[in-house]
Amino acid sequence: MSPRVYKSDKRQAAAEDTRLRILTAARSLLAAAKPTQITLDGIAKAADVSRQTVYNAFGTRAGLLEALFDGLATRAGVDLSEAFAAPDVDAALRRFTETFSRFWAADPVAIRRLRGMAVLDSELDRLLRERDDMRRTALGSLLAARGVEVGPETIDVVWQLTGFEVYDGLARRDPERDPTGPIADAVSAVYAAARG
Amino acid sequence: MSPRVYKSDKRQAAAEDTRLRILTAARSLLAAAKPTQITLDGIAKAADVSRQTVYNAFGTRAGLLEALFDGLATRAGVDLSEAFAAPDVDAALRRFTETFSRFWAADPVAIRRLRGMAVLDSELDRLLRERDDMRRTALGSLLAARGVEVGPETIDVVWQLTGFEVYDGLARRDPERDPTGPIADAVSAVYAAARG
DNA sequence: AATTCAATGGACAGACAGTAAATCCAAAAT
DNA sequence: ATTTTGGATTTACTGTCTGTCCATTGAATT
Repeated sequence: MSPRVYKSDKRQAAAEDTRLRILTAARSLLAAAKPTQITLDGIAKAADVSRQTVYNAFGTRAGLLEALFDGLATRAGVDLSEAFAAPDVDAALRRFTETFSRFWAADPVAIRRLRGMAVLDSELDRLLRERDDMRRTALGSLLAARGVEVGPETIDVVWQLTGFEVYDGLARRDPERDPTGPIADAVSAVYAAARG
Repeated sequence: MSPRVYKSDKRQAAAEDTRLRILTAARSLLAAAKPTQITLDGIAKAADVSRQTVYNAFGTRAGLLEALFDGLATRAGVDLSEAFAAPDVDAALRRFTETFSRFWAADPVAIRRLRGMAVLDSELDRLLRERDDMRRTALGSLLAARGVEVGPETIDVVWQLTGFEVYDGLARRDPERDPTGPIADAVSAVYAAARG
């Protein structure tokens, strides 16, 4: 009765494929007009998969949302090397702002809804705050690497200025205008004032 | 068979009372630790009232949330007269920032959850954006009354800086520190830079 | 040919929103 | 005093959604 060990390749690939199909279906539903349809049943149908399969793949609704968020983060491929390579602090902050603006702009509706759901889901909330803290840490490093001396409050404000809510708030107010420039200008102004 | 006309006073008062009981119960549940319990049943039990009564008073869950939000807004009694009476623009902006900081600080958890729910409820979303736009309008008037000439992008950024999300983001990061000062400083810096 | 495993379909329990109807009771009108 | 009204309650129902269990299918692997 020694159990055979089955090492897959097609099977694992197929599983990964359905996993991806579910994620993309969930993402498009999340970004769609009707927020009503964001249900496991709806996602499963959109992915042409049984509801049970979603549970097999992600365990729970929260698990799916977390995977979805991770997918958004990695898909956008936030890359701060440009910011770190910038010639001066001002340019670095501008690159930093632009990098995250691109990230937020990639899928604002989905991000907005995910962040909304996080308010009622402490686990998802923890995840999002963790990510936001990473942005704050990166910003701190970016400035520390140049020996910049500004108080933590200043960094915190810049951190918020480059966050999703400010971007989304501005973008929703006037969908024509790209908020990136104004935000970058504000960051610059705040930094300049803090440096004295 | 002429139908009698019933003009109340005790009855209407009693109805208003239960309405208030429901609202305060909902508010405390909304601000409580467990976000799980925010259900019509839970609210009704907390208000010591039957679930039907909640429906009689507010029609629907969304209606209750809207009334709740209106209650928060009027309870806090946002008063911008100080800001409008300030000696100079800088002071005016500082008063403006302080006024809304106080508002956000009054019940941050409840506000956060309401705003989170709005993401999935287009009606509530419309209401919140309306309120946010009022803040933007007030800010515009505050500056226009002094003949200040800055671009709308600058006003928009200040508008976002004085919004709930920035305040809450900073307050959650460090519950010890009051974010009002740093925000006011940032507003000042952004304004100064825009004026040139 | 035997085994495994992803996926399916169906059934079920538990929460929750929302609706409907019968009833109770105190306040208001006659 | 009696009738009428309307707020509130109780009970029960529909419908939706999450989460779980399980028997079964069928293709991939041994």
